Order: sequence, then C-alpha cells, then structure tokens
Amino acid sequence: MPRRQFNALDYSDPMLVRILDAGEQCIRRFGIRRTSMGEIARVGKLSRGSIYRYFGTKEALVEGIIRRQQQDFLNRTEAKLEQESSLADKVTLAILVGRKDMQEGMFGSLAEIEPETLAMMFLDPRFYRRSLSFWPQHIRMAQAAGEIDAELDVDLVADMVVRLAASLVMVPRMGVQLKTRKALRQYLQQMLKLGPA
Amino acid sequence: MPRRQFNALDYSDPMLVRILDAGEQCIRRFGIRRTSMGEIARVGKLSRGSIYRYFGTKEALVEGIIRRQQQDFLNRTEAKLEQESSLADKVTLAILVGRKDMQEGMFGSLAEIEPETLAMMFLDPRFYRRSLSFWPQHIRMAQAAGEIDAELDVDLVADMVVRLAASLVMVPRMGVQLKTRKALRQYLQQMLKLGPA
DNA sequence: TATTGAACAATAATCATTTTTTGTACATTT
DNA sequence: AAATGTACAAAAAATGATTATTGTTCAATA
Repeated sequence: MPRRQFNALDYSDPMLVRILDAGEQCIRRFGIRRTSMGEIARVGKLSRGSIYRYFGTKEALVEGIIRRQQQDFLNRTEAKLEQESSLADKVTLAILVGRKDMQEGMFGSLAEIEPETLAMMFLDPRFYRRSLSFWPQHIRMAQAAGEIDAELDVDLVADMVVRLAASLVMVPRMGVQLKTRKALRQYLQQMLKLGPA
Repeated sequence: MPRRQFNALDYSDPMLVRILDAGEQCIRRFGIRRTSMGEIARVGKLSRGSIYRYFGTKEALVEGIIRRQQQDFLNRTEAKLEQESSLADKVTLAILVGRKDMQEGMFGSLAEIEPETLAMMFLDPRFYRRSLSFWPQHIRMAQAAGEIDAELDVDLVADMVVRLAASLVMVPRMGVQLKTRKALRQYLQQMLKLGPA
C-alpha cells in the first residue's frame, strides 16, 4: 500500500517552493501582518511580480503557506502512524506531533508574535476541513479490527476526532492534566470506547 | 433535589449587580476594548471609585462579567435539562442554548465587534474550567442508567464533553452539517456510545 | 462606613499625516 | 514563456502629536 500524500500545489516547481519557503521564513520572524510581499520577494531573491503570478493576493499566499504546513504535518504524522496499532494510539501520536509543531514550528512563532491571528485560525472551519480527509481510512481500520462499532458513521467519527485533537493541541490542560503520552493515551482510549461495557 | 446554582460573586448586592449590568451593556454596544471604566460608571450611574472598590482592575471586571454570563448560561441550561433524559440529549440541548447565546447574547455582539477577543477567549483554559463542574453529576446519572460504561473516569468524560460542546458551538459546521437538533442529537448519540456493539 | 469626586502620573487610545504596501499593467530581460 | 522591474492608484500601515483612560490616593459627602 503506497503511503498517501496530502498535496494540492505542485511542490516540484522550484519557483513555487522558493516563494513558500521565503514566505514561511518571514511569517516565522515577523508574523503575518508585518510580512509584506516585497519582503518575501527580497528574502526569496525573486521579483514581486512572480509572486503575484503564483498567488494572486497576499491572502492566497498565506493560505498556501498554511496549507503546506498542515499537509506537511499530516504527511509526517501518516509516516509515523505505521508503527501505531489502535486508533487511540494514532490520535495520541497526532496530538503529540501537533503540540510539538505548535511549540517549535511556524504556528509556535505565530502564537508568540500574533496570538489573535492564530486564535482566529482556530475558529476557521477551513482549518479543520484540511485535516478531515486524514482520518476515515484509519477509522475504517479500527472498525475492521473490531476496535470501534462497525455501524458508526465514519465521517461523524472523523469529525469528532478532528475536533477533539485540535482542542487537545491548542488547550493542553484544562481540568485534567493531559500532558504526557500516557495520560493522553488513556484519555483517548476511554473516549473512543465510550458506551456500555 | 434542589436545583444547583453556579455562583461565585454575591449577586444579592445591588451595587455589584449595577456594575455588572452596566459593564455588560457597554460590552454589548462597544466591545471590551472600547469600553472604559468611566463609561461604565456613567451608564450605571455610579462613581468610578466604587467600581474600583469591587473590581481592582478593568480585567477583573471583565472577568466578572464573563463569569456571570457563563454562570447564567449554565443555570438556564440546568433548568431546561430536567426535561431531557439521556446524556446525548442533555449535551445537544447545551449546545443549542450555547449557539443561541452566541447569536443573540453578549458573546454574539462580541463576535461581530471584536472577533479576535472572542477567539482568544476560546483558547483560554479558564473559559473551559468554568463549565467543567457542570457535567460530572449528569455523567454519573448516565452511568447509573447504564447509558455509558460505569468504569469510565467521570472527570475525563466531563473534559471531553466540554471540549466537544465548545467546539460544536463555536464551529457549527466543518465537514458534516451539524446544524439541526436532530443531526446534533444523532452525532452525540453515536459519539457517546463509541465502542464495540 | 460606603460612596463620591477630584487630582494625579503613567499608560494607552485616537487622529491626522506621511509613508509603505497592495494589486494591476506593461514594457524589458532571460 | 517565464521572470523581471518599473509605474501607478487605491488601500493599509507606520508615525508622532494630542487626547483619553487607568489605577491610585484622599478629602468630602451621604
């Protein structure tokens, strides 16, 4: 079975990659608001006109950068998931990878520089939709393994997993401490097996 | 069984209520940023000094207003819950009440005037913690009725319910359409009964 | 004794102005 | 063909002077 890829843009185009790399670097350093197309052009050593050929607006470019970030996250997670067996283990792993990215990656910088922007993203349905297609396959595997009820609507479970995982990444501790892998694993194991014993 | 109250401040103090009412009215109209202590004093027909006697800072006052809003939400929900039997029905109701508040109430105004502020609240653990103590009682009832596994950790389930409900209030539609009571009810019914048939 | 209102320095918001950036067009270069 | 660089009007952001707000204190008032 070939490893799935979560792509949308043609990342083999070196010009496109240069734009995205430069843009990402700028966002890391200055945040989205304080990053200008001219600055991105300077950092990427290309012309402003070229950027506008690939992305019609700054908004579209930012969207492209976030998109790639999320796709990269999904691809790295997917690669690691091969070692995990149960759905609870998979979701645990995805949350841990997400939290690490949120500390060290672009979103982490954004959280420090422009927390309101990050908070707004978190309320944006598009942000969630990009992750939705990741889960159905794994949910079906869990159903085939008898891990969860085979009658359950796969898309509903995927929706719940995305909501829960996003919440656990963005708000790691509220009432219960869900910091360690073990605590998370236990939490998800219980949540994904709710119902009569 | 007496109906529970979710209180913290002494709402029998008319001065306190006048401050909170005036503050809430200002936030509804202008948002948090554009509301000043002087304006609240004017609207509430009291002195700025009095406000500072009750709330040391503007931040504390805003916290008090939000607190009362959430407590009011919980009290109204609690009252309505008496008609609902299953946990899925109760959570459905809470989400529907929450969504209505989010459209018509103070948070709705805030969503229009200062969306970033509302988004930041949604990432604040305190916002969640205020709702956490609401659920354990109902979860135990569901366990007693054999609706969910009696072995499950009550606090963990409460945590999940709060995360899921908050997400469904703030992001009503992502992949699946969860707009109607019926769709929500079915979603939650399946989610709260995850596990082998 | 609680509330008021005035004074105050430090901080933050506002506003008009200047500067930068955006998005588009097009002639030039590679 | 694709990328560059310049020009341009409209929109947005940085700037700095000005005004308002915050949080504290305290004497006056109810």
